[in-house]
Amino acid sequence: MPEGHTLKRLALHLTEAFAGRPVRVSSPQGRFAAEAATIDGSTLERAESAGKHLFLDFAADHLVHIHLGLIGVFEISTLATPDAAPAPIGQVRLRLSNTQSYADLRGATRCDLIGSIGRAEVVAALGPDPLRADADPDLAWQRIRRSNRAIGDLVMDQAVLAGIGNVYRAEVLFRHGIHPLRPGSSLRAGQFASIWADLVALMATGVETGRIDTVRPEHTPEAMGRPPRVDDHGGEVYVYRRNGMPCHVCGSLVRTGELVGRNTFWCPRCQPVFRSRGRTVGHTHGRSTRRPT
DNA sequence: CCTCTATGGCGAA
DNA sequence: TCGCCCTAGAGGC
Repeated sequence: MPEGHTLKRLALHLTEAFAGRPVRVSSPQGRFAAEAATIDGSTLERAESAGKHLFLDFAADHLVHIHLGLIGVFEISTLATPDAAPAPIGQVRLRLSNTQSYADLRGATRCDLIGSIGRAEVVAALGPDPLRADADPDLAWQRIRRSNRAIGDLVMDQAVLAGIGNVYRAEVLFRHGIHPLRPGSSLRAGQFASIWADLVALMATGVETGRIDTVRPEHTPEAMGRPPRVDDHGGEVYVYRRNGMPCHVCGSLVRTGELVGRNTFWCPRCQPVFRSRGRTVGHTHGRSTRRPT
């Protein structure tokens, strides 16, 4: 579930459940045991996110740096009976607990104990994050406009823009009619400004709802009289994992293809092929027939 | 039951 | 480019 909105939502909920009081910290699985012992019983000052990174800010400059990766889960539970946290199930790398709540971390790519300098290094390597009020979108634009890499690649490069993952990438490019293989240098400033504003709004909604919904009001299941999406993602989207299915806007079959190691999705009519010096980019790219299982 | 895929990204080769 | 992290849901048998 982890794009930037998931991490920000997690930071808010962890702050709510644990901040301002001493926290029991343990590593039932053992891989974080020594670090957990160092901070066990100290006060959590806050939890915060930057892009897809999560920081648990404990007293005395101890910070837990977490990255969920693709399969990581950090689940917060409220106890029905105070002080009755259940035995951990599965590989729990990190458990936070107090009298009322506990939170279990599983499957994370990264879980390290660092200091505020370490956090500054992580944050410095990230591009502007649409979920942070202090973000400067021009830093991203200056890189995009000078790059010949595909916009579908740039938009998901965390050093260019922080927090965007494979769903928001496919969806935001669809919403702006931009083919994912267009070079960054082919975009106009106004197009990027619109994309940025859209990401700010879409991701803020994602923080509130905990899901990724990108369809405009006229394309919801209710408005179109179509069945709602039924898969593990839940959100209503235009193209993500909809290859071979008709576009909600024009009816063309949504296509998929690999872009720097990840599947991406687009509508061949709503996101027209970019033409440059008589060459056609992306024309032969993509499969409308193969569907994910 | 098994196998596959996935909203990431790191480090080894 | 690949393995890993080792979760979770879907689909096949």
